[in-house]
Amino acid sequence: MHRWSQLFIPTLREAPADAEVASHKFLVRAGYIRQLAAGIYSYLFLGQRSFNKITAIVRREMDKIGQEFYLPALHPRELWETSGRWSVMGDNLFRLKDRKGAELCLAMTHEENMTEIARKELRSYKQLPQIWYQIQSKFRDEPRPKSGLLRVRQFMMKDSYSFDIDAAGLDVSYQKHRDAYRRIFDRCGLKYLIIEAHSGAMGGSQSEEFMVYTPAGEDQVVSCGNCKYSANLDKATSKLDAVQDLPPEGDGTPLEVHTPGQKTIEDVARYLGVSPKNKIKTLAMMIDTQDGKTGKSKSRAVVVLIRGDHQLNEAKLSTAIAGKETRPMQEEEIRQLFQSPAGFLGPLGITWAKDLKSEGPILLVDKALEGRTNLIAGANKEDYHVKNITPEKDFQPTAYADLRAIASGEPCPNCGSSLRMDTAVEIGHIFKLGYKYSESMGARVLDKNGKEVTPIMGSYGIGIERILTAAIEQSNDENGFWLPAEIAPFEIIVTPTNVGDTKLKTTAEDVAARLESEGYEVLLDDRDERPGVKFKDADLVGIPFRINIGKKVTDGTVEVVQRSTRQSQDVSIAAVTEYFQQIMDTAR
RNA sequence: CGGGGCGUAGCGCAGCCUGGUAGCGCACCUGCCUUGGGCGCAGGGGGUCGUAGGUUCGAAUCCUAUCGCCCCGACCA
Repeated sequence: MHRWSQLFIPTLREAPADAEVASHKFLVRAGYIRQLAAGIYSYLFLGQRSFNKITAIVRREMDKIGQEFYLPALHPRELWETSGRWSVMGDNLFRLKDRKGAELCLAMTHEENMTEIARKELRSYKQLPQIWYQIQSKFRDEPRPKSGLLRVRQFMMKDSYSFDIDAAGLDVSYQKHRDAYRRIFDRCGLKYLIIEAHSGAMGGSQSEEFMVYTPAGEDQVVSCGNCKYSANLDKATSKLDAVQDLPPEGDGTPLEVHTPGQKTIEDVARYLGVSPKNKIKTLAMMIDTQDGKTGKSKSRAVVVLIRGDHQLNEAKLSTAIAGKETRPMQEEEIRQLFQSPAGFLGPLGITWAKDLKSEGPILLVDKALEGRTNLIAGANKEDYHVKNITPEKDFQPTAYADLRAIASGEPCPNCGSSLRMDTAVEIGHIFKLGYKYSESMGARVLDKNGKEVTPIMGSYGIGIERILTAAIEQSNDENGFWLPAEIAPFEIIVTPTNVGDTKLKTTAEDVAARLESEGYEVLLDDRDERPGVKFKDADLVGIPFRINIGKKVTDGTVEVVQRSTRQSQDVSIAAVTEYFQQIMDTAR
């Protein structure tokens, strides 16, 4: 029997001043967690109980489709060099040295570790498919930990990896995960949606994210109210209305115009009396890369053209250039490439790389500019712009790509209805990795014909803390929060209003004991506190049901209060267990 | 990393500008009282004022450096 008076549940009347989001405030106030350092938390009794229940659900569902491993958190540098991620991951990877000076890191995911096992052990197509998973701590040296458990440097992740002989097999493994994830999040009582996702820096093709709407989130989700279209902002597209091109001026060849002091798109458009839609916005970026052997850093220019009224989405840019990171060009670099100060940049007069593999500066052009004519851009000359610019005629792009960020209200790409944008938090991600790791790390199996083939992989993650955090964000009020019974630290709290009253005390003991013997997780608040204190605490700590043991025991009844609705129901003491047997089914 | 803010008792804060015995509320301990929404009365314990250096007869307060934490922008479960 769990008795509050014997337990460590340090509830707080006030939240720490630095807690911003609801889940952070309540996790601290309810005594679930305490902070150790930025983005590093200790999970106390209630928090750990809740996490245990979440991981139990995850494990139960994952065991239906895969096999659980336990892998090291500490990895040698060499392992991460086989995939190239030792350098790619930059400062996000925690690095350390052992006493001999050998370099190690704290794993942020386990693709390398799992693929290494596959490489060494898998020999034949007969051993495929395989789905291997694990639930354990990941470490990421986040540039900015924030929002309590939402973005931290050490966190629990369920990650799994599938190995298949071919794409059709991967489809099956992917679908198995999709189904398992739906069962997991359903059982955790979350309202979520599945959206098309940006595949990220890790490469891969199909990718979906499981998202929970909350203002505390960090992702922008685009969705259509009419059809089922929904996507991460980093992936979302829209059906744009056609734009009227300008008529050519003069002989239709590029024509310089004097635009003194007109630097921004709006300035120039107003000055020339045209819409920003007929302008080209020129963004100058740089890719910095480090040579793995010499350690020398090299930079390469990437110039992006988008429609004057559009915004660049950097994740899309990153996808277009194979996951590389970019930074804005510095004034000096701009002058060097364009021979012009910023504010008057354009694509003319520069020899652009023929394709991404060729030498030279890269010119990426947003698809919204494909087929347009007579546009206006900077002249690469202070105080001048150029009219009559037509892509492919007047300059040769390195490539076209979808680069722009869509805005809310634009037409849905499927049905044309207005798109909306909401903030959300990502709780799970599934995606088809493809051959990235199996290829680079040299995993090979023999197929039916005795021919060597590379297995195709999938990678799938769930953030354990984020399940709890999202659940709290979804269900809280000014007094605290409530969790679904499936993931709450306890299902029922029994609250005798006065433990000085022997009758109340023994009734509470009796009710709690009977519920517990029926398999319910019960917390008995046997503290010698005033009822108000106990009610406030009960409301705070996330337990979905409370049983008040008060004056009504003389009539043989107690009150059952549902935290979420605050509705209370008198139930006869003798029938309490039966009552819960009925309502728990619906609550679960 | 760029920008902003904060470090004083477990939590929330005042004191700093204008240097002179470190304070308030909550929490905690003891006693009494009270018992359906953080009750009341009385007494009590607890603080290297983030750290280091400097100025000064004297520093929480002024100066310098440094560390930590939070928030806003680029990354992800």
